[in-house]
Formats: sequence, structure tokens, C-alpha cells
Amino acid sequence: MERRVRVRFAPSPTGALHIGGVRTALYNYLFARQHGGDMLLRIEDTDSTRFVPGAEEYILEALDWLGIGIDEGLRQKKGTKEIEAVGNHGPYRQSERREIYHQYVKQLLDSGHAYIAFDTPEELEAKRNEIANFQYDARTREQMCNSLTLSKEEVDARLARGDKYVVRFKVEPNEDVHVHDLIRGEVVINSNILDDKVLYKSADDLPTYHLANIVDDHLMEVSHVIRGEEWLPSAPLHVLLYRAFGWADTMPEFAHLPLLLKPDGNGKLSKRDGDRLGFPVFPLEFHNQKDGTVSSGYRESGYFPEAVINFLALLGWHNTGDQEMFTMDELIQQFSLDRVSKSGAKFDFEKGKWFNHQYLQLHSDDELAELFMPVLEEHLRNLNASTARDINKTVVAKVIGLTKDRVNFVPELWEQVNFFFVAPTEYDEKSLKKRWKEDSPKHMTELLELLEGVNDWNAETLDATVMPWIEQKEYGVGIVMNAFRICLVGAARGPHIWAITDVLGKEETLARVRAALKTIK
RNA sequence: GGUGCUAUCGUCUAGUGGCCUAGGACAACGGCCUCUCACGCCGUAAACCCCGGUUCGAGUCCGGGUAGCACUACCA
Repeated sequence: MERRVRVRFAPSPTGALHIGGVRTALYNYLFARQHGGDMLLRIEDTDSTRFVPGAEEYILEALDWLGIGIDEGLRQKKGTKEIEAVGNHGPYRQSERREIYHQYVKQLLDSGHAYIAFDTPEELEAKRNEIANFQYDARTREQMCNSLTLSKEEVDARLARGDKYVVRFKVEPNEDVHVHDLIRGEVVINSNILDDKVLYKSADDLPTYHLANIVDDHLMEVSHVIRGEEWLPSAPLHVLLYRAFGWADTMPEFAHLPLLLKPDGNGKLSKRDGDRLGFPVFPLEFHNQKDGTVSSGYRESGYFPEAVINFLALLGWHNTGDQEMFTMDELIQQFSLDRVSKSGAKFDFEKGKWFNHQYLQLHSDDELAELFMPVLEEHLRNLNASTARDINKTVVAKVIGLTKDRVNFVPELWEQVNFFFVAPTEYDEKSLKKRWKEDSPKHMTELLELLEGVNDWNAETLDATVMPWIEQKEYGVGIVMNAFRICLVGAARGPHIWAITDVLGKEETLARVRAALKTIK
């Protein structure tokens, strides 16, 4: 009988959601959707010391922005930032599941799969200093302070006294543990290299990841665990845990995803790489209330969620064939775990920019105008308002249509369209040197006269008036037009000249030529 | 140090024993277009980690090296 596909994304609220985590969430989501299954969101907050306020809200908002839908667990209430819990396998925050874990810790203790240990962190530290490569396991536990070495009376006394303790998993030595991984195949690890992992700590009355993770995945009926490769080494431990609980027959399938690596050099992609190389490592901007740092986000940098999704999907997964552009629906249809690469992928954000360029072109001028309007207004506010011309969305959409193919991001539009709204006050030196000739003042003075006589101000009329004039005078099209362009734009760049005069109108065009004549040289 | 995972252009990757003279995309470079800058189009350069083995034939299978990465906490 086929089991219903249920996957989970289980982040820790220790800060902004890393882009690698986003990809893990995405692959889980694609897998769930493809199989008509459920995507769960669980918060793994068993380390109270690392909790960062706002992180949980951040994670949910980021997933919502990216279009990664949650079916069960914690999610944003539709259209709001409020958090709601849906489903009947809750609670979905591990810190709220204490009583549940108590029961399972006891089960392991009673069945002899776990034991109580009183060694203090200081004692363990000392042991590690004393013995190279010290590991708490079958070879060493007999020398430690635990319920295996102490008498029952002593253990009870310590417990009654309120001594801090942990519960450790009793790993049986010298056993080959097989883990079946959907991406990597069979992985075999000998239990000798595993240590007796701490499953529960009395100090904060919380389990560690390993215990909570197995208990929750079992109780929540998770069918596939799709997570980062950093978990591969502890997968055998998890298998042993499933067996100890007697859940081996319903143990989920595992798939360990390759890691996202630094663009340059070696190692895992980190927050610092983003700062160093100038690109976001997080989906949304994050203000860390704990350490006061601010991290830039893809959303605030002008990325479209579709572009981020497309980019991320292809970092570690690729179908046969040459398709590069994928909608979420296409990804859901085509994604498969056996086409996920086994090796880590360097995070090359140049490709990300290209994807954004592609998606930007797909948006209509009106949509882009809507997005660009606030950026434009902000820039104009920062300039002297009196130099700004009237702006309305129709004009903004029009100039965006003229320039959008040359930008990757909406905010970059400003550099392309600013001269439509603000007359140049200075003229680019390089452009002048190359395009402003000795005769240019004379040409512009004559052109000015010619243009003053044009009543029907549009591209066709202007072209039909100016071109023959240039030809007749033998001035050269490039010489005149480039000088004209400098007058209007302030530099040798921008769209076709008649497209510019069209938006500027007769009055403004003439005014700019006059101003240039006065200012240049 | 130990254990595990991985290994095709600078980067993401296609390739599942003959279709590979190794394909696509990003980036780079060159050209075309053109009143400018871009976009776009066309093109160039660019890779099978090394050594053995299996086979008529290996990027593809096997072994050994090497390298990279991950893990090795009362963090996840």
C-alpha cells in the first residue's frame, strides 16, 4: 500500500532563513505537490539559548513571498502576517511538545536503549582535554558518571536531589547501519563511530534535535525526510532511533541534498559571503533584534520571487534537456529527487541576475511602473523638487517600456530613466570628449531654430524635418544626433532620440538644448 | 586525526558503454545592428582530477590514489 506523501520543512528560529534552507523548503514543496501530498512546517526550537525573536515570523513570511505553500503546521494566515497553526498533529513548535517527549524518553529508558548521565559539561571538557578524540560511547561509558556505572540508589538520590542530568542513547557497538538515501543510494556506517548522543537535557527540560526530530516525524506521519547533506552523518543514528522505538517499518525515506557552496574559494555558503561579495544570502531583509545586525534580502534588492525560485531550483537539480526557464507549476511537474545532483553547487549569483532580467522582461510596463513608482518618487524627493517634471503613471510606464530591456532589477530603472524627469545639470565628461565637437554649438544653434518651427511634434515629423536638413548641410548624422543627445540626456546613452523628444515634448526639448548651449564649455 | 559524501568548461549543468569531434546556460571575448549606451542576434575561447583495470570500445563500469566538502557539542 502506498503511503501518503508527507514532507516537512523544519527550520530553527535562530535568525534569518538562509538561502540554502529556502532551497530545501522548495524541494520539499515541489516533491509534496507533485505527489499530491502534504507540506508541513514545524519549528525546531529545542535550543532556547539560540532563539532569535522575529525569526519565526520571518521564515513564514519568506516562504509566503516565494509562493512555497504550507498545508499543515505553522503558516501565515492568508493575506496577513498573523501566524496560524493548522492540522491535527500539533503542536508544531517543539518547545510546546515537552510532555510528548517525556513519554518517549521514558520509553527508551525503560527498554534499556537509553541511560541517565550526570557528567557535567566541565567534566566532559576535562575528559576531552585529557584523552585525544574522546568519545562518549560503548568503550568509555563504563568510566563515566551515569546510571550504568552508579547504583540505583545513587541515581535515585541524585535525581531526588535535583542534580542536572542528560539522557543518552545507548549505541550498541560494532554494527553496520545501512541508510537508504534516495539521492545517494546505500550508505553504510559502523556504529562504533557513533557516540552516545544526548537525547534530553534536564537543564531546560527539552530534548535535543535528534530525539525531537524522530519523535515528531513519526507522530506527524512524515513519509520523506528531505534535508541538507550536513545531516547525512547522523542519519544512521536516526535509523537506530527508529528501531529502538519499534518504528522501523514506518521509518521515512531519506534524501540528503547537496550543499550550497561559496561562489569563490571553498566551503559552505555563509552570511559573510553575501556581505563580502555584495549579494543577499537571505530571501527577505532581516533586522536581527538579538545582535542588532541588518541583513539584505532578495526581495528588497529587487528580485522577483519567481526568479529566485527558478534560480534556486536549478542549483542542484536539472532535468534532461536544455530548459532554463521554469514556472512553479512546471517545476512541480518535472522535479524528481533522482535528478538532484550529488555534489555541492557553488552559489553563482550572476546567474541569478540573469534570471531576474528574464522575469523582468515578462512583466508588463504597467506592472513595472507600479513597482517602480515608489522608487522614482523617493529619488525625486531626494533631488531638488523644483527640477522634477510632472510624473504620472502613463508616462512612467512609457519610459519603462523604452528602457526595461537594459536592466536586471526594478530599482536600476532609475539610472535609465532619470533624465526623462530631471533635466541634466551637468554633462558627462567622457561623452563630451568623444561626441561634442568643435562645430556642435553651431549645429545645435541651427537645430534649435529648425525645431522651433516644428508644430506637429512627433517622431515622424521630426525625423522628416531633421534628417534631410543634416543631409543637405552635410553635417553627418552621428555628429549632430550625438550632440543633440548630450543636450537632452547629459550623456551619450539612452533610447532612440525621437523616443526621448516624444516624451519630453517640444518646450522641454528646446529648453534643454538652450541650457546645454549655455553651460557646455 | 577519524568517518562519510563528492569529483565534466571559471560557474550551474547535459551525458546512464558506441549517437561525444563532450551539448546547453551564466560569465568572458569578438562581430553584426546603430545617432549613443544597452538589449538582441551571430560567433570564439573554455572541461571529462590522476593512475590502473574490465571491454572490440569508457566521461559513462570496477579498484586505488588525490583533492574538495560535510560531520565529529547538553547546536540544529
